[in-house]
Amino acid sequence: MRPGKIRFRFLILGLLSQQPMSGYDIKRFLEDLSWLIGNVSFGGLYPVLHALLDDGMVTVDVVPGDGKPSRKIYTITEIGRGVLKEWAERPVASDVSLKAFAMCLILAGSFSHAGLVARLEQRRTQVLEHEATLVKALEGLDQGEDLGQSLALEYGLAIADAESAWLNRILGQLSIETEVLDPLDDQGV
Amino acid sequence: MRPGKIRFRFLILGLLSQQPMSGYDIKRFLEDLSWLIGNVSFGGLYPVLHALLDDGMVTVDVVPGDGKPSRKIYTITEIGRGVLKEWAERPVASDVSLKAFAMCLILAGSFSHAGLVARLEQRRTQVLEHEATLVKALEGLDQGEDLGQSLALEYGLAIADAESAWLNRILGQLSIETEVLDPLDDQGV
DNA sequence: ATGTGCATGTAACTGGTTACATGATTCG
DNA sequence: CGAATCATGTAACCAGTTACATGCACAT
Repeated sequence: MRPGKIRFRFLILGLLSQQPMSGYDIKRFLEDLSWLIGNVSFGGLYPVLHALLDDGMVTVDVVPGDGKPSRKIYTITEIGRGVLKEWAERPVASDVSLKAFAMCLILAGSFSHAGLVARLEQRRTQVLEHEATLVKALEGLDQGEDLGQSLALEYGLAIADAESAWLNRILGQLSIETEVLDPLDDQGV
Repeated sequence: MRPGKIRFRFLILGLLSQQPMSGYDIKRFLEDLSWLIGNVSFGGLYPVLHALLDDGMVTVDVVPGDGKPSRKIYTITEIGRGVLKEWAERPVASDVSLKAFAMCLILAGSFSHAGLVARLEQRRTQVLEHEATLVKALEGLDQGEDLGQSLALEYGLAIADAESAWLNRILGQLSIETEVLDPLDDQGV
């Protein structure tokens, strides 16, 4: 497996693990989320698909388009699933950026329930730490001077607040589901 | 002015326009915000500073550290200010990503009041559009299936909500300040 | 004496962008 | 008839990362 294209490789593999798609489909799917994870260009996307194909992680079916150009539908292989699973379950080193976490979320389907919860909790811890940092930075700032810095810090804080609230909500939902599925957990801890 | 290093170049120039700093200072300053804009590595930072120096946008003063290693304090020049201002005032083509907007915020001090307000309003429009897209995408999604996609979309929506709320608050504050400073605006429009 | 923090730097690499090329179809 | 949408692809380029190198001071 030759190196390179690590970040998007797994994202694409994860999308293909949910359903077979063409390069164009993937682009459009990710466009909705470009706000969080940035735009993906065809120039980056197609080469990754070719590389995945070379490595046996996906297969292609050429579907002649009715009128439209024919599409290349990529389907994940068992090898691909194995690699994805291995990647998903390995612990992530302090995964600070929002973009990286959003990518992680998209791949939620590739995680075990416990793995997903663990990752969300890890994220919550990080966000809380980050909030503390921002608050401290804001306190050490004379109000009024350095508009940009204070705006950026407040912006970051607003977003961090929203994120931790969201994480709490989702983790709450997930734990309820766990109790329903596995009531023994109630007593264990 | 040779090309390259466009993105961080202006961010760094903007920081230096507020106060002279060393490369190390800049790194530490940006570390608080790495959550939004990603980590900056020394390997990227120092070359940019050297390039800015070559282009006459900054000057250096070597300050011998008392015990500590000596530091190189970079100060923006008039040329640098000119370039920064020109860059700041030119309209931004649909500046979708969160990271790019956060960078913009850090540079708020380089904008005119009207320019800043315009940019925040532009951003608000974009965020609202984005929210609509996300809501539509969520509606067209069978609940339960495709956990990753729905999590990512909900996450995006939570953050977008927080951002539009924040923008509203800040724009409100800025408009009050404008009225106080320039009451004529009350009647004009 | 070994490690951690401060401080600056370079070279190689790579992940992703930009620009370009192709071609069919549908819409105004 | 031109413009836009669907759909795939390549090559050149650049921005930023990683890994490495250096050196002093202070703490354990």
